[in-house]
Amino acid sequence: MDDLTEMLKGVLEGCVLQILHHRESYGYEIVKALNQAGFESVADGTVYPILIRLEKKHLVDVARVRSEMGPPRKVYTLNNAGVHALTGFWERWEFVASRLESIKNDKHNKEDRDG
Amino acid sequence: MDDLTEMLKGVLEGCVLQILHHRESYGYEIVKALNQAGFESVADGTVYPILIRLEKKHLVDVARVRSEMGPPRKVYTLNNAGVHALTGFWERWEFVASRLESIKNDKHNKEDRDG
DNA sequence: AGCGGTACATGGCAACACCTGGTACCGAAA
DNA sequence: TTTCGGTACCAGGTGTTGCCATGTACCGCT
Repeated sequence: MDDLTEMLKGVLEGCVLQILHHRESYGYEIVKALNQAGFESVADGTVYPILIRLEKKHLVDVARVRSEMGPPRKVYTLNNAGVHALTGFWERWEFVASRLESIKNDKHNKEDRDG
Repeated sequence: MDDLTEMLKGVLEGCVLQILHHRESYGYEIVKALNQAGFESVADGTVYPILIRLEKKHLVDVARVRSEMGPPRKVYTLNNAGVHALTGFWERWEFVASRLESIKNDKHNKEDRDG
């Protein structure tokens, strides 16, 4: 698949929100979840800034958790504001997606302006 | 509707491509077409740079056409490369949209990793 | 001459995904 | 002990993009 960079703008953050709504998680695992979900090109250098952003916006709660398999993890949990933001994200997504679909189907009458 | 800015990144250009595939057009008219298609917040300052970009990428042909209703128009026509780009755009869109839908439905089994 | 609608262009801004490189913890192998 | 690889996180800089404000210019009407 070609470069999805621009089309992922504003979308990846929503994906992370949704993943965290599914269950609490941490950066490294989220990257793999995204890759597994079909976004194979998404690297860790993309996800960590998103998590920092979510934290700054107070959409997630954070906890340091010791791990058996390496350094401690930063486990993120979606809070109420996060759930609210997730709802808004899906509303925006459906808004854009529906307009895109109607533009794609392109049945919008050109007679409107001509006659 | 909230701010769609980020979600429109990489999408508006495709919309313009599709509008031009529908029929040749010019900036001022394209802005109104987008507004009419539901993207009411899109201003002319957004569309003209897109058209310049399309021209630089050689996806459109341009012709100056005198108008009865004001200054001359720059009428853009989608060429073969443009049609090709449009196809690629819709492929990327459907790719992203399908992944988004499956993330949204969220039925992806969490048992996969646990055991 | 002045006004408003049509039509295009530019310059600066903010947000985002991406890339590179770096830090650090840990267990196993050398 | 040192080295290696896997886990886990972070920071800095880059390029693309949409947005806003502003400016220019053509034209018909008053």
